[in-house]
Amino acid sequence: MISMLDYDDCYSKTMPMNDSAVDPRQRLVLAAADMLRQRGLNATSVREVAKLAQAPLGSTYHYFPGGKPQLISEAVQLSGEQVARYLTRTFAAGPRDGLLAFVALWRQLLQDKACRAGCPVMAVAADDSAADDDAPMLAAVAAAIRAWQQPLGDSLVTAGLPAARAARLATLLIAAVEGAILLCRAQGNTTALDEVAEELRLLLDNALAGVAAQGEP
Amino acid sequence: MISMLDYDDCYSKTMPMNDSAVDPRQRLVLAAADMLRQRGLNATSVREVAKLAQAPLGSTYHYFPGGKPQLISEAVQLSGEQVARYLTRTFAAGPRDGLLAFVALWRQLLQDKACRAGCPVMAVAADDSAADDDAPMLAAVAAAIRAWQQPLGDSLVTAGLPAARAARLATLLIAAVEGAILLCRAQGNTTALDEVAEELRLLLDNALAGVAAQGEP
DNA sequence: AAATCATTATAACGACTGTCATAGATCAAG
DNA sequence: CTTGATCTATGACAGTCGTTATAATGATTT
Repeated sequence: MISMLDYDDCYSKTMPMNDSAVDPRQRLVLAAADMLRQRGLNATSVREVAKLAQAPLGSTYHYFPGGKPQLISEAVQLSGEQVARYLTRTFAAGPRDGLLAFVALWRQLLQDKACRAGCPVMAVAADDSAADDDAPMLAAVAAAIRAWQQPLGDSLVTAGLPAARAARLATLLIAAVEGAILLCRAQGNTTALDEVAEELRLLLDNALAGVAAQGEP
Repeated sequence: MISMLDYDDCYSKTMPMNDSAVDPRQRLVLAAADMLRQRGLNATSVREVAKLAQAPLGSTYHYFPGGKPQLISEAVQLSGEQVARYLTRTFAAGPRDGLLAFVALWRQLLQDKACRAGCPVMAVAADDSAADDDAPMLAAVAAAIRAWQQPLGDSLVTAGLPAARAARLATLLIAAVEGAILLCRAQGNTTALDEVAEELRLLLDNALAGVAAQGEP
C-alpha cells in the first residue's frame, strides 16, 4: 500500500516561500497559493503576498507584468499541478488506495492549519467575479480540475469500469472532497471530510465489487 | 412525485431586492445574499449592496449596527433557512425525489445566471479569513449546514437506513452538490453537477435497495 | 573599466473599502 | 401644533487596494 501521508511531496509543512534559497519569483507564487488557501481570492492582496514572500512589492510587477491575475493564475496552476502529480502517483495503486491518499492529503492540511485552510483552486473558483480580467484565472482553475479528473478516471478504467462511469465517478470524488473541505472550514473540524471519505470508500468498493463479480466467472 | 422545479419558493427569479413593496431592511439582506452568490464575501461591499437594494448607505448601518458582519450573517441565515425549508419539503417525499429536487434547484440557478452564481453559504465558508469579527458569519454558515443535514438525515432514516449511515450520507450529498457547484462555476457549464447527480442517484438507489432486500424477506 | 541588463527601493496615483458623524426629512403620538 | 423617534441624506475619516513611474542598486558581460 502506498504511504498516504507523504504530505510534504505536495505541500511541505515548512513552505519555502520565505526560504531565500528559492528564487523570489517562485517564492511569490508559493506565498500567493498559501494565502489563497486561507483567505480566498479577494482577501489575498499583492502587498501581503510580497511581504509573506519577503520580496519587494516592485518585484511582483517585475516578475508578473500581468499583475494580480497572472500571479494568481500561476499560483493556481502550480497548486493544481502539485495535486495532479500526487493524484497520478497515488491512484496508480488503484482507486481505493488513491481515494484514501486523496482524503489524507486534505485531512492533514486541515489539521495543520486548524481547519482554516482550503484548496487554492477552489478558492478562486468560489470567489472570482468572472469579469474581464478574471478570465485567465478561471482558465487556470478549469485546467487544474481537468488535470485532476484524468488520473482518477484512468485508475477507475484500469480497475474495470466503463469510461463514462469512470468519468462520472472521478467528478464525484473531486466534488465531494472539495465540498467536504468547505464544510470542515465552516464547522471547525474534520468530521465532514471523514464522513464523506467513509461513504466514498463504500461507494468505490461497491462499484469495483460489481466489476470483479462480472469479470471472473 | 414532487414538482422539483418550484424554484421560486427558494430563490425567486425576480428577486424582490429592489421591489419597494418590501421593507428596506429585508431588501438589503436579499441584495447581500445575491451578491454573495455571484462575487463572494470579500467582493461584496456594503456600498454596492445598498445600491442594489436601492437603499441609502446610511440605512445599512441603521438597520445593521453590527456592520458588515451582521448584514452578511443575516444573508447567510436567510439563504440557509430558505434552502432548509426547500429540503425539508422535498425530502419528505423520500431521499430519491429529494435529491432530484435538490439538484434541480441548483441546476436552475446555475443556468439562470450563466454559471456565475453559487451558494451564499458556501461563498462565506470559502472566503472568510476566520478572524475576530468573522465569528458570527462562520457561526451562521455552520448553523445553515446543520439545518440542511437534518431533513436529509431524517428522510434517509425514514427510508430505513441506520442513523449513523444516514448522517454520513446526508453530509456526502451536501458536500458533493456544493462541490459540484464550484466545478460548474469554473468550467462554465453544468456538466459536473449532472454527473454528480447521476452518481448520487445510483448510490441512493443502491443503499435503499439494500434496505428493501433486508426488510421484506 | 565601461556599459548593459536585471532587480530593488520609494513614492505616489486614483479608486475603493468599512465605518461613522451629523444634519435633514418623515411621521406617529401626545 | 409640537415633541420625539425613526429613517434618510450627505460627506467625510483613515485605511487598503491594484498599479505605475522613476530612481537607485547590483551583477554580468563586453
